[in-house]
Amino acid sequence: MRDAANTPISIETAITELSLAVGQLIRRLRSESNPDGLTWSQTVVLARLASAGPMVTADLARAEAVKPQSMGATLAELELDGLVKRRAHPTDGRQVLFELTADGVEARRKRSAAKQKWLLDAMAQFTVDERRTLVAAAGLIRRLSETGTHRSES
Amino acid sequence: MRDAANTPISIETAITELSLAVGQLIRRLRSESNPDGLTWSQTVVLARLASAGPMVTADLARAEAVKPQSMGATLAELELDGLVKRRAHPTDGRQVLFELTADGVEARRKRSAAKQKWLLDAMAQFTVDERRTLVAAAGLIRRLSETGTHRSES
DNA sequence: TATTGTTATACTCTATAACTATA
DNA sequence: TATAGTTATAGAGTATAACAATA
Repeated sequence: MRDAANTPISIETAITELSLAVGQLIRRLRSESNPDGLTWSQTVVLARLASAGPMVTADLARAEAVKPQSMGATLAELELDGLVKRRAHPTDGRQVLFELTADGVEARRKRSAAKQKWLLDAMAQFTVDERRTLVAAAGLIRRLSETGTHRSES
Repeated sequence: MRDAANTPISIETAITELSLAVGQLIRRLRSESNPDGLTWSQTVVLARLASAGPMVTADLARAEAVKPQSMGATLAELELDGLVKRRAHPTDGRQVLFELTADGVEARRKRSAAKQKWLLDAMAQFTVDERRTLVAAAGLIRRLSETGTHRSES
């Protein structure tokens, strides 16, 4: 076994701690996002469309690491709620671009202001260093999640 | 890119990055835990019983931050599979203690050895510092998840 | 009356499979 | 034939509500 500089971090420990923590956070995020009338996954898609502009289903699915059918279901709900609308792709008749409607933009705004209050408060309790740790960890978690995912292998 | 060490971390950024990363990891964990025949939540309960010994439903539910009914459902599946068994509580007739069966212990052992291979490999790719960051983040995420949760301390 | 657990029911999230339309 | 999207179906995970037994 290799020596850690200060604290030896067992891989098993890291896995266990991280998994449990992540499980609890996701449950909290889901339970807190309900009251808006928006579910968690809808919120995430809305946020992505807001920051990245119009996107097609397949790209949204890849971005969230879900299957296109799953993303299609989420988009269909958002469309029913009038928060996103579809637009034809300029060059490829198969693809469909999704973008926020005015209601979608408004829903985003209201959500940011009020509904994520607990999360903002919770984040505010951390020191700058702690927040930096969390952001760094987010990048690592992403890498972790993608490890062994062979997209190019047919 | 700016000087990462000195750039103030926006709370919004931290929230967004973390939420997305956590969502992806949980999907990966769930999809990878299926092949054993054990689901992710069953695995977590098994792990906890293995490390903490016999526990009652309500305590397990509190530990995982789910409702007792949800935990009851998970325990019922594990019991059907013969991986946990129930035992009467010595002093309180309402409570039921759950503990691992021999099969449950064996399932744990096999799982640790083989099934979480991708996760072990994925963790192994990180440097000691990176693993330390992840473990530190796990603690922070836990705190984050519990913020504003009014538990029994009232 | 409060707590533990059970039963019944429903919703969210995601997946796989089979299909249509377009490239 | 390959890709984008849709429809149908299913299972995991969890919640709320109503209930029974025990404290």
